[in-house]
Amino acid sequence: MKILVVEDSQHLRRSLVVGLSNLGFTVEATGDGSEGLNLALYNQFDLIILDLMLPNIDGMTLLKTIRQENIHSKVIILSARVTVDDRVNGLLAGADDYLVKPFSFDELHARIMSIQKRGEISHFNNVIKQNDFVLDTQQKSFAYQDNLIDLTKNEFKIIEVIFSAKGNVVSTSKISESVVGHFDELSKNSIEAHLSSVRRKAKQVGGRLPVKNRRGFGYLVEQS
Amino acid sequence: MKILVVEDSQHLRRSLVVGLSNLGFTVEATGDGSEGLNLALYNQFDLIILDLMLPNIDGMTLLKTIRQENIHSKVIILSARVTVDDRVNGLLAGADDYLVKPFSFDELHARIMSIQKRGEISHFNNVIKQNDFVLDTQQKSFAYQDNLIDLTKNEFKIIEVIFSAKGNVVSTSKISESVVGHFDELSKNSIEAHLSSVRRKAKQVGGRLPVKNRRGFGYLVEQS
DNA sequence: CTTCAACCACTAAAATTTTCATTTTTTATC
DNA sequence: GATAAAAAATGAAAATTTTAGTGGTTGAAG
Repeated sequence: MKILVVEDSQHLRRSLVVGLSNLGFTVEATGDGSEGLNLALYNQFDLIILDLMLPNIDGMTLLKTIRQENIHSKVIILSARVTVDDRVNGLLAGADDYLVKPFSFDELHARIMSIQKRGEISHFNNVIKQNDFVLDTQQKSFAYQDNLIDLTKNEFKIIEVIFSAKGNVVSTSKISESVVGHFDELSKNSIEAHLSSVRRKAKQVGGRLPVKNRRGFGYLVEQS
Repeated sequence: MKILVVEDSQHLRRSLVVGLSNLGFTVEATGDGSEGLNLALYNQFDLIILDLMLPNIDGMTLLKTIRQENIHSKVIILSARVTVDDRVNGLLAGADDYLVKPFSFDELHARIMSIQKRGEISHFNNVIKQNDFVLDTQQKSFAYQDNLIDLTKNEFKIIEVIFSAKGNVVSTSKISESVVGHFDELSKNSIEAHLSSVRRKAKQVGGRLPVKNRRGFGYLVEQS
């Protein structure tokens, strides 16, 4: 599940990113309203955690705008304001829930789970299927036709980034960044070795890993 | 050398962080003026790369404020503005150099090197000394009385974060974050094993690693 | 002052990642 | 098509990281 955090305070934002990441969610974050709006418009987030007080564009405007643009990401509003009116306005503007600051992380977690259960419109994508392979980014499991394939951490991350691209080419530098961040680098050869290892593991359970190479560009899943 | 990047545009900011990190600098970044001001005031940056157009507090105000507060970090201004007046104002307000957007990364690199050479007031701290141990964060080397000690990547990062704290306690979670980021975790046991390994290596060249444990809190360098 | 439990240090072994060398595949060109 | 050059895949060794287990220290409670 992809979550966008739009929160002014650096400290809270950071805490949310760390906490939510640890719960297995994919998280992006920004402290700026207009940056948040852009991210929300051009990516498909399952959930947006939205502060109302933001630089450049305030949260309520952001929310109204994305709803106008037919973005159906779930939205949880965070705010220091407490009036009933605000809550009503927020819900009218298309929010799914409302949390008054300060709040505990567990409280937020509970709300997320509750929204996740309700789950009507939005399709929460923590499971990626390609041919007969199933990657569960929440459970960190990988399987071929009900045969579990045991992947190491880096192997998993590489498959995750390639599978997530759903048919688009992912460059080795992009893969490297996803696996070790931008301070480190994973060599091309190392990525190849990992892929080679995953292919071998897939073959052991009778499958053929649907990851192809685009010479000079990177890797992609081959749709069948 | 510690660099702070205060730049509104997410894209440019990211490029700068990646580029400068790759050159071996320690980089922090923010897109917000007031956040930048706080960071500049409460950390000792060797260099601040400063955009003038910022949300909340504009770059010029930030610069004037930190100079009033006797912060002597070097400052390179980035700006889309081009008038001579602006340059003069910037330099008067205490900037060390001025770069007009768009600029190439190499150009910025050259200015940084030039400032680094001039280096009068600010003491560029890419070398951390503790007792007879010398850690060079630029060259990624570690030595005891001229004996080079060969550290692996994680060993180096652990020593770096502990040495950088200059006597303050660093928690294992902080160490973990510095080494593998907040998406991953380095277990306490693993950190201990690495430290143990570094201690052994230090002993091999006749030194005693000045890293002590504060039971329940973390590690610190023991000043002697 | 003693005891106990929690915490830490260390070692060795296991697991993972990375590198190196070699083979295979792909693509461009004749 | 044949051939050569470049890129990718592979297998195996080397290096690094992580885990598990053991023994030692510390500090709090009785």
